[in-house]
Amino acid sequence: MMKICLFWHRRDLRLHDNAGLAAALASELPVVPLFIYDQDILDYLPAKADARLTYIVDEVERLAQATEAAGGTFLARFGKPVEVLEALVEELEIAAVHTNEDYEPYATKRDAAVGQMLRQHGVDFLLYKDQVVFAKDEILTKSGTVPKVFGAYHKSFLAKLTDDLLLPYGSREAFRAENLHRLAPAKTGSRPTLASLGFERLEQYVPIADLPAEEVVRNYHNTRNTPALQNGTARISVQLRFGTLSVRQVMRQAKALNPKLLAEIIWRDFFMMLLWHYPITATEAYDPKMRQVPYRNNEAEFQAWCEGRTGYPLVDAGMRELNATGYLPNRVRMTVAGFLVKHLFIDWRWGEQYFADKLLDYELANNVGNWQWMAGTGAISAPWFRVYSPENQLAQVDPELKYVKRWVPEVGTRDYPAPIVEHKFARDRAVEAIRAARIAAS
DNA sequence: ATACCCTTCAC
DNA sequence: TGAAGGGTA
Repeated sequence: MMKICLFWHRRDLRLHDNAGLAAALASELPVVPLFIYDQDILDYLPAKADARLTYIVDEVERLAQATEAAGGTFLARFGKPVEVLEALVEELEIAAVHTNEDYEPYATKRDAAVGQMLRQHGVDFLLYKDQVVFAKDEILTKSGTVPKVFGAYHKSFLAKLTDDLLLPYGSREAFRAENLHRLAPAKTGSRPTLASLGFERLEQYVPIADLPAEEVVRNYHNTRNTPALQNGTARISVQLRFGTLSVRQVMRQAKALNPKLLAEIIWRDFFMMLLWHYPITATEAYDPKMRQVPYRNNEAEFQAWCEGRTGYPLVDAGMRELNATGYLPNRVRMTVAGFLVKHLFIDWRWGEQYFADKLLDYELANNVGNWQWMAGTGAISAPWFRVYSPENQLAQVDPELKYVKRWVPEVGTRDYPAPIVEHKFARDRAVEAIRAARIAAS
């Protein structure tokens, strides 16, 4: 019986410029691509209608159609990855499983368990760097420590970023029948659907189909501060999250057209690198002095923040856009996050979890990194005593209330609530409490 | 090579 | 405040 290899898609739902897929196609064994709907993740999704799962099912279906059109078979399964893969290894003549590295704490544990199981069956487990341009220890300070200042990281990143590192992996020509394997229909099984997974279809946000238009990229550093501009920002976060665009093609475009956008993509590598080095920061402040901050954690105020009823127009508009669409412009993310952790003085992890439930582009490393930055608890942070004024933010990014009125039409009327807390009072309350907690912890 | 001090700067 | 880099012992 003919030996085959699997290519396991995870956060790389694309055929082009895919390091692991290209390596599998270039190997001597014919490839069967695979996607696993991970029970360990799906069981914890907060709602039965989840825009992310809708998106994944659509993209997996596209991959499956393309694989079949090219003469191969695409497998999709639901279950726990170790169990699904073990069953496949016992059923099929699999010599190797190729996949792209994932640096999250859950993913690294999962992959360690998968690798151990596969090796027990005599199957090779091969991992590739694809999700980032530089991973793990590839960028360190001159003294060999993990960089904790973005400026230093960014500088050495650019110094190491040669054009060849951004060349695409493989070619579409490699994705053809000779390199693929067609399984007997009895062994293929049926692909899970949203309904069979127990979910409902939800289409609220359609990401761009490909790279953003050149004009959008060229103007990024201006438009990023104007949330009223729909589609003004690059909106590539969803594509990068699920890997429907490769980080290399995005960086190639940004490097050619806009260094400001390139820097933002480099932040993504930076936060992924930090989380890989410090997995504890997914759930704990990086700074030990910030681990005993006496957050107020008022449930009713948290609920008001979630629903966009704080009486601060930019905060409320942002939360309502997030709830309605699963998207939030970066500038407004900063405003709503700062308001939660400083003005309401609620644990950043509550906000992190809410974003995890709502954001279509949710990505653990970046979400945790940015929340810890705002809370002043991270390896890299805004100073813990800095409190952004939501009113000043509004005056800067939406002075004509165009964005605010789109999401909070009752703003300025008597239906709109008074501010839930006064800015200066809230600022001093948070700063003094954090100051005391830091002294107590040192 | 390594440890420690001093200066600069943090996006 | 604390990280990074450069200089010096």
